[in-house]
Amino acid sequence: MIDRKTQILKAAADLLQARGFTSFSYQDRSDRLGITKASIHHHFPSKEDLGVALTTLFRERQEAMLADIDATCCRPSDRLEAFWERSGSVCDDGDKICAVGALHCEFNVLPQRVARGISLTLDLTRRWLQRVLADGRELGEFDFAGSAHDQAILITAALQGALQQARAEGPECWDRVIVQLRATLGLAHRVTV
Amino acid sequence: MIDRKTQILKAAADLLQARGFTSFSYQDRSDRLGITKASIHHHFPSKEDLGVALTTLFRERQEAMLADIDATCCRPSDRLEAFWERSGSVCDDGDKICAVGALHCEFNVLPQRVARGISLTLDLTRRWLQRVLADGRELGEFDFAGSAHDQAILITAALQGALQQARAEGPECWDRVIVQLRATLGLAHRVTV
DNA sequence: GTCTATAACGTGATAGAC
DNA sequence: GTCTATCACGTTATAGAC
Repeated sequence: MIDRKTQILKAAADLLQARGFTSFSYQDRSDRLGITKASIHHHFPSKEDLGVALTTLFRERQEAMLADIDATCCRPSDRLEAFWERSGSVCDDGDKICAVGALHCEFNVLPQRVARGISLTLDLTRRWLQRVLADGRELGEFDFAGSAHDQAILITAALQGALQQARAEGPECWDRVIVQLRATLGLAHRVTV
Repeated sequence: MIDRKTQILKAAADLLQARGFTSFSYQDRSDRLGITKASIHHHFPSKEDLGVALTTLFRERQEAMLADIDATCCRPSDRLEAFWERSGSVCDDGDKICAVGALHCEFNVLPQRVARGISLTLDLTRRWLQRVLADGRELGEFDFAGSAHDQAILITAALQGALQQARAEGPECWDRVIVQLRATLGLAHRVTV
């Protein structure tokens, strides 16, 4: 059996992305894992502690994902395709949205330590995107107006919103956003969804 | 004094956009309005009833906003500018996000009748945007790649995400997204934020 | 580490007087 | 239409046995 603490954390991550921080409970996780609420409190004394651990988990996952893309894809355009293929996979089962978006929507009711942990993940993603966009433009793979900095912010915002719309209205919302982003970057000649 | 029911509904709308459907309570509204919880239950027997009324309110507000833009602005580019100026105004006080986004994030925990009411607002907004984009392109005011249909979806997703990021990280997130959207549409020569 | 039992609190909701 | 009072329930959290 893998580490119980990790097990709890992963179940909490799924529930957070499916229902939100406020709406998932110790009961939900104990049901899912077959242990009692008290046991979870042993690993994470308060919900705030759990929330902080979750923001750390999300940041580590994102760092690992981007590092893996850098390792397996060389061309900026391939990296970008890999990026939104992986980003979109969270909504494949139809009930999850991106972790940053889920936490952003409850920003005003989150414990302060949890709220502070979100921006790190968003920031590293934006920085990675900005670099990929700038590299790709320099290589002639991308052709877009405006700055790579602003384009990176636009893409994170669009993907965050698209995952939410896709869960509520169907996966084609996500698909159309990706198609349009490709068009915006001058990649419209590529195979579309 | 204006209609009490309307008063309750408006307070509920503010609280929903600030904290989310799950996290605002009858207590919150009774505190704010200086009446008791029981009185609110008299106007809206269950929270689901209130939620349904809220989705109707948001749809009516959006219809009124778009109709007003159409009435006061003639050129598509002016309409678009008015659109995101008004859309962005919800985050001016720094604690609200767009209503559709707030409800989307809690989609899995909303009563069914509430969840169903969201898509109407999103749909009418997309259709309005698609028309404005198509008109503006035909008139030579816009120059963008891809279809007006997909561009409209991208814009709604981007604005939804941008409002959430702006509340958490500051209004410049919103500003940068607008600047980049202008650039994407070939409006980069306009005055920027 | 996990359990049973329980505390303390907030929630949505209802009954019934005024 | 608004009030007081109360209910049933779910929540986070804790104490203490094993």
